Amino acid sequence: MNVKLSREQWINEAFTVLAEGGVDSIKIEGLAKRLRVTKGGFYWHFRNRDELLQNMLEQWRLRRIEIIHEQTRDEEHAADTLKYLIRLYTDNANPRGNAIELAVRAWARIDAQAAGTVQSVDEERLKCVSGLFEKLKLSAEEAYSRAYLFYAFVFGQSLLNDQSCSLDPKKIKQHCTRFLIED
Amino acid sequence: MNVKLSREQWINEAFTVLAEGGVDSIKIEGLAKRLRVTKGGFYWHFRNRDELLQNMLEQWRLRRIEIIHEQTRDEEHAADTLKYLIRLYTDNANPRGNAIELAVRAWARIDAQAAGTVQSVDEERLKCVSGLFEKLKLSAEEAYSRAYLFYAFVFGQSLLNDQSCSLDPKKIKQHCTRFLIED
DNA sequence: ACCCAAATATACGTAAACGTATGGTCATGG
DNA sequence: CCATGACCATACGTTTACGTATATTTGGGT
Repeated sequence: MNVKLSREQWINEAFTVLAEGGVDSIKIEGLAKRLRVTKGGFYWHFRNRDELLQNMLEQWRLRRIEIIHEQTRDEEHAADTLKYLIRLYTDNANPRGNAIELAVRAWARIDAQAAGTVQSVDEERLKCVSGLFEKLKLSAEEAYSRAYLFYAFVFGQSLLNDQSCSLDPKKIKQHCTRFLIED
Repeated sequence: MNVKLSREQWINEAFTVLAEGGVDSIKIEGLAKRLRVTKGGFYWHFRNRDELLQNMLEQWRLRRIEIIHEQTRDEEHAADTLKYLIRLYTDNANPRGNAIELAVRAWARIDAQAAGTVQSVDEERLKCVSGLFEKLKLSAEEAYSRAYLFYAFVFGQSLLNDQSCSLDPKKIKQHCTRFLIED
């Protein structure tokens, strides 16, 4: 069996648990049970729980930065790129990813290392997205503000439990998108 | 000594711990230590940990709804009221309140009861704020969308760790505010 | 001064979770 | 074909936290 792959399996399962119950719900014996093994193997791959968590953060950071670069590469059609990007989040087509995003951010509020990770990812994302807004003829400051608003909306909306309103949530989000990215 | 007051003390301390470390960090013996007593007293006031948590949610719900009504009462100067409201959050003048807000929302993602509480608070808030936007000559749907965007921004911005950008964060938020509430 | 209820202290049992130590299994390549 | 390294099982010790039982203190009313 492949070492690296199995190590990834532990990390991957940990992300799933993170998405479901937050960082505090990541228990070694719990992971082992889900993976149908005992915790014996865990301590072969990782020195301790903290090393797992650090690995998760590092992996998340690298992957997020890699992905935002892909997603904002097309600067020729900046408005469309932005709309596409906003839909990726508001569509809720990737609930696991959304849940992880929020869980990592909750984690960042109680842990300095996680905070640093989120920090650097946000930095990169804001840079990329504000680059797109600049393509829409906005000044650097305006573009950055719009990028900030963009991300605040994106994360904020997944924080709002909106199964209540009589209006169609999809329509509401379309309104917001149009408002944020007038083209 | 007053029973009710002491009960409030436990709840109040629990909110502080919630703000600092999330719901999972609320430990009975931990609270007792902070209050300079042993846990003996806790179980006189509460049947168990869960009863404390339920009480916290209920108190939070009532208080939040009470406050949003106060804060949106002045519908004659809707734009100013909205600006004032947005500043209450973005100013970071009340870090404890902000932290509690986020902690409750993180809690809501892993607990149905907390989710219900957040739900009903959001409902009320969106209703109040969209009422204000309607005063700015927006249709019901537009007003609701703007209220939705308003709150997504408010909560989203406190999720963004923005100690990185070369631009002044205060200025960025002013930009956002102006953009959200053109008057 | 004394009593009662409110509130706390102390001691205990139990469960969950971390981490360690050590031995077992199993595939593979020499 | 068996030896080695990768991975897992088992058993153990320790800590932390929950909740219960029971004794104890303390303040306010009479």
